[in-house]
Amino acid sequence: MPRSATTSDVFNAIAEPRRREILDVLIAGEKAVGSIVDDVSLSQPQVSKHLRVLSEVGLVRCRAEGRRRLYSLEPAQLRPMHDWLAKYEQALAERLDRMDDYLKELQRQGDTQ
Amino acid sequence: MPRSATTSDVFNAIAEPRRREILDVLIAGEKAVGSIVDDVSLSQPQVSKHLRVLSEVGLVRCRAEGRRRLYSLEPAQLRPMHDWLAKYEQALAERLDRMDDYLKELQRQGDTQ
DNA sequence: ATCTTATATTCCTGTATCGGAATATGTCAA
DNA sequence: TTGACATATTCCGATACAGGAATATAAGAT
Repeated sequence: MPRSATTSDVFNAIAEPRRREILDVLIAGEKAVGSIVDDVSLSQPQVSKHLRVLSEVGLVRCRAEGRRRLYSLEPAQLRPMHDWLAKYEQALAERLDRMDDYLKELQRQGDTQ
Repeated sequence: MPRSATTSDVFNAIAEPRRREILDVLIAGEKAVGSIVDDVSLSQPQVSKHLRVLSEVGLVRCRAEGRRRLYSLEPAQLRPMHDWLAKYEQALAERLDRMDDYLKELQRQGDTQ
């Protein structure tokens, strides 16, 4: 069995650095494909292909204006990543809390002796 | 040129669902390989291989105890993801703010007419 | 020493992918 | 209609990977 498809979920879609770069460029707002090509150092076909992947996982939206296609972010789709990450931040925080408790306990014992 | 190596960065390492599953299991705390194998439905060699990848990107740490190897989370390494995500949450928030301003402007115009 | 337990590594194969080049599609202009 | 411009798609080749099976390493236990 090979690697998960790049379009299988948001995690796989953004694993590719070039696609993260494209998303970064779109933070500024809606952009045409040609404009994206100017910003990142990739050929136009490559940019179109990456945009296709991003589109399939819902991370970007596309709107036609004449012969140009304007792409924009759909940051709500990053929610699964955010939620997944949140679990670890909580775990990390709890671990730090326990460490803090432990240090306080050590200190308390030190005070009473 | 093929896909980025799974060990090239945290993004690629956690693209694999099985590796996320393993990390999820480790939230509860340090665990031996055999314990992880019991929790996820993967063979022991597969778990060891995935742990190797996670270890190479620094997401887990390993400690030997007798013939067992105890793995634990290193959630600080998720920071790059967190920082990358934060940009989009900010972008999303600003977009919502602009939307809010726009709606208020519409409402104001409605009031004065 | 031998056997069992715990984990890691190697070999194998099918498959999805990235980038390049070429080409197709579609839209505006004259 | 013909041509220029903007974007998408297809074909290609090389590469890395996930899982299975088998094996290697290493540490108790008897």
